[in-house]
Amino acid sequence: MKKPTTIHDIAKMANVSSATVSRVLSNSSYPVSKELKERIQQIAKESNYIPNMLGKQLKKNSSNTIGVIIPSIVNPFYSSVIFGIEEVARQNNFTVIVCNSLQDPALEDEYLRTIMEKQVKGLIISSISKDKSQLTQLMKLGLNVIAIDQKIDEDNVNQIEFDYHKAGYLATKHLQEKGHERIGYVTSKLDRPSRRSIHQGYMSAMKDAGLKPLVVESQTEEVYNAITEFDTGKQLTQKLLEHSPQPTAIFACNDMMAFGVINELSRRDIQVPEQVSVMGFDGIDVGQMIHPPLTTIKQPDYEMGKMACKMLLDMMQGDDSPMFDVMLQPKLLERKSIRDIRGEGK
Amino acid sequence: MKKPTTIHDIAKMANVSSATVSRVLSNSSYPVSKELKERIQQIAKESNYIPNMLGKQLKKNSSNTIGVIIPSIVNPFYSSVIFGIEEVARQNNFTVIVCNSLQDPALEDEYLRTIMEKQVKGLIISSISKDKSQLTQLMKLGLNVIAIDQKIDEDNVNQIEFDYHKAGYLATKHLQEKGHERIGYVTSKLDRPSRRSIHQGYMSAMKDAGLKPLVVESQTEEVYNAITEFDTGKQLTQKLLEHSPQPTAIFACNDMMAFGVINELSRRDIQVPEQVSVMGFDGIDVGQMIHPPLTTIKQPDYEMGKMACKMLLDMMQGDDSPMFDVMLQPKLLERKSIRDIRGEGK
DNA sequence: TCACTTGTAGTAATCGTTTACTATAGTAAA
DNA sequence: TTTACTATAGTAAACGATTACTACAAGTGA
Repeated sequence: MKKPTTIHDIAKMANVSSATVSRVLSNSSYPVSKELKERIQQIAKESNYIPNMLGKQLKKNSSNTIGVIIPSIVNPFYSSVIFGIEEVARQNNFTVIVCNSLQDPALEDEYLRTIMEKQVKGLIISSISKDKSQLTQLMKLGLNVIAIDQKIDEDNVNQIEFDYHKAGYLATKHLQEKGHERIGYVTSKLDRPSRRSIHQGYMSAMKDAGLKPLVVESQTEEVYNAITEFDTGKQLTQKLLEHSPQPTAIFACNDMMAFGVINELSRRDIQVPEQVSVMGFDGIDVGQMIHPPLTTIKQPDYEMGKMACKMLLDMMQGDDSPMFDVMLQPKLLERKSIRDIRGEGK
Repeated sequence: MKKPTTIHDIAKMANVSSATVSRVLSNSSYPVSKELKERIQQIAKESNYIPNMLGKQLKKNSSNTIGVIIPSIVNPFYSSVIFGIEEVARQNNFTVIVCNSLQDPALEDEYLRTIMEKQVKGLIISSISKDKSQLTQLMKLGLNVIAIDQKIDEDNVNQIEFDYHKAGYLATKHLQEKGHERIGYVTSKLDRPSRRSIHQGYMSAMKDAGLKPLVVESQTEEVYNAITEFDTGKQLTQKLLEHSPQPTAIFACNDMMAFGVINELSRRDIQVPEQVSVMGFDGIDVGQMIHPPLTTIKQPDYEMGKMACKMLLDMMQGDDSPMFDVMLQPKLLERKSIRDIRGEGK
């Protein structure tokens, strides 16, 4: 590895002090004669000068890096979030360090530490860890944090959440409005707050309508994996269909699972939506590519990423920003997997 | 922002020199008496000491960061690659900076610069830029680079490629072996080497079998977007079906596009695979969730990420590692979207 | 002429760590 | 007793960049 050019090298070549070089190359407002300025810029260019951010940031004691911790980048939901974060970060000359916690609290803490060592100025985190002690401690030390997606039950944490409860309610309500009364809910393990909220939303809607809830919950707790979700959807559907009378509609806690539901129903020659309607959750793109196109609840993932990054940048600027807790609203994406059965006998 | 604890603070508290603190806290092999060592560790813990990597890496002139530049993280193919990279990186105490070039050469160069300023020790890049001058220049300066997915036609660049040509050939051959002779190929714009290679693979296979190729190419050049690919697949299918006699099989250059093909066929009440067979390309998970499950070509994306990171780490270690150019082999994922029409009249 | 200001450039300390040297005391060998 | 070594700890100079000071010449006004 060749030794890279530094401002000192350039200073020597130009027969000036490194202070002057620094002032020129960092676009300081400090006055430098035009002639000298141009000469230095010329030399810098010729010698392929690349500023060393380690030095700069060490001196200025501030980096232009933000950390992001999410469960898994292969989950299309989170990759959209990150995409939004990155876009805003880049526009503001920030770079992003992305870490996959894989829903492992130990890994989450490890990354938290690594990120701090790298002197990030802010953190966007979707935390699944129950023990938030390390995180809150870092916040006390002055780390700017925005919690996304997964609510953190601590004071003084700025949050951007999805309104999972309303989303669950909305989905269930929609099915009811289409005339469905026996609505089954299939869900992965109710271990995360977000999942519990959707479930509660479903429960509320059923209760409000005076209907009997019907829930099957997966017991295996796993890292996100599209195929696993799909298979779970199939299995839970089997269980659900054991109930009698059978539901006329099935609401799944995520789109991949909904695909599994549809698949299992097709396998049994049960037509969707003619015989059973299916409601998804997430609004991933492929939902509209399958048959029938999946009616689902869209969480504004990309927008959440952009918003989180913007607000984090704001926080990092001033000390006077108020605390906030944003609730992003779900949106119903009405497609073709739900049948209107109003007015039909049973 | 509170001022963080430094080794000097700890040194003062422990009444020792900062050199000693450094030696203890960085697990140096330098001998420090057991008693003192424990005292320092104790104080470090109590005062929430977090080492400042900027200082450390500046001094040691080496960071434990690698850069990754890919077209877009929302493309599930690349998010798998990154996932693999990250996994290996973490195991080796490296962190990753991911940059989405969005297939914009200017952005690619911008990121290249940013990454260099951050003093990364290595780079994994899927480059779409035609002008590789900045990249080669950085390599001359000593940057370790591994090109993935998109071949870089320069000497001295270590590569990990997919054998796109063979993949295209394999897909076409498989259709032929199932008795298909009129095989259409639908592809997005042939502007990238990888896409051209698949196309050539298709062409070779058709030529070898003495069959007439039938290609429709999209003319719009765009950033990856699942829906766009899907729509393109539909449009190109329409065009393809204008030909007479109509093809009995359609090969699409990526899975999303294949979904579009299937969708358009269904819309016209053409059964897949009964009337027309469909071959995809990529092997994304949802391919097996749709109806019919999509037969496709799998590129080992996750494995490529792991391999790239491992080899990069090796490169960064020794100066004696040989140049390499790895060709990862495609794999046929046989599912249900292709019908065997051998022995049938016509 | 003197006192000030202005424009421009240099000096040197500093950010947090590491590490080549140096220093000291205790111990062992001669 | 002298010499030599060992174990342990401190001193101070880096790494690359920034910046509060200082320096100094030329210009300005009285």
